[in-house]
Amino acid sequence: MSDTIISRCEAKGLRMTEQRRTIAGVLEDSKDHPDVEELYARASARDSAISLATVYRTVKLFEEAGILDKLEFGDGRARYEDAERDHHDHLIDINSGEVIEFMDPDIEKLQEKIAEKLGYKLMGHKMELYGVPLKRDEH
Amino acid sequence: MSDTIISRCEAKGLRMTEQRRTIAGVLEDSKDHPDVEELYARASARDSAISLATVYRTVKLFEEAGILDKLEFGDGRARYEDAERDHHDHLIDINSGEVIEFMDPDIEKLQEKIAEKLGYKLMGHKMELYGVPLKRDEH
DNA sequence: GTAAATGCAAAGACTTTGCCTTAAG
DNA sequence: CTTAAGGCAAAGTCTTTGCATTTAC
Repeated sequence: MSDTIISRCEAKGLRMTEQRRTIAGVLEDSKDHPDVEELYARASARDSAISLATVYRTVKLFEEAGILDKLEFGDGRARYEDAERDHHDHLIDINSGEVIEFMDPDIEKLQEKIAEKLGYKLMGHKMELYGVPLKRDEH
Repeated sequence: MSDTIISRCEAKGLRMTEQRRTIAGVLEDSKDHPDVEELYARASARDSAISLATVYRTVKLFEEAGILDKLEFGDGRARYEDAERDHHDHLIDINSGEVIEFMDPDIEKLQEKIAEKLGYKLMGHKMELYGVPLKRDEH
């Protein structure tokens, strides 16, 4: 499952335009969490014949195809990353916007435990856990 | 620390207008996670002389004063809840938008563990943990 | 060749802001 | 009284969409 984004697009039968190839390439090379404006900037550098609307349409398409994960860190902009990257979670500094990636085996166990505890039927659902404040400012 | 929102506003020295009192009352009585439009609707029902702009300004003020927590569940709208409510976390069904509140003592321990593991200096920072997928659709 | 994708600009959804009026302390 | 808060409407972000044109298969 370590295909490139482009090969996964082809495998899903998506029509591969020049723009989609370029955007896929940009995503492939992005190890951070670019927002759409940033993806547009990186894609434009490779091929100036790409519009912002196409970037929006493409990331939405890729996300719906399960190729990208959409991340929302609460700053009003959507961010994207390759869905096939090794599993990790994100810690966001609310003041600076800094994003730290990390992986912790206990979180995996916790996920199962929460699902069990809540008795929630998870089949067919994609769920996320939000808002676990690590530290609260008192001022 | 089980003051009402209004008393916390007064304690912080906020000028208490009729509108702020109404909005504070609505928040006090809201056990869910209303977005601004919904708060506006509930406040308008109590006092029709409230504008949407005032609701936006008020929740921002209350949040900056530490009276409210702002929640962003990834649907593009900010939601608010009383910052003094018993600590809990949120599980969101990405498909339906349903929000489930829960509390798990292991998450508390996990928070400390993560901070320690990352060696991250938490003093003076408010951080949140995002994006812990509980189940991923394969389609 | 034909249906789908793009570009562009307009429109949408949510939130903020400028300015004049109103009201809290 | 004086300064901050509110109302209203305009403007600001981020994102989506309609339509004519272009392109992949």
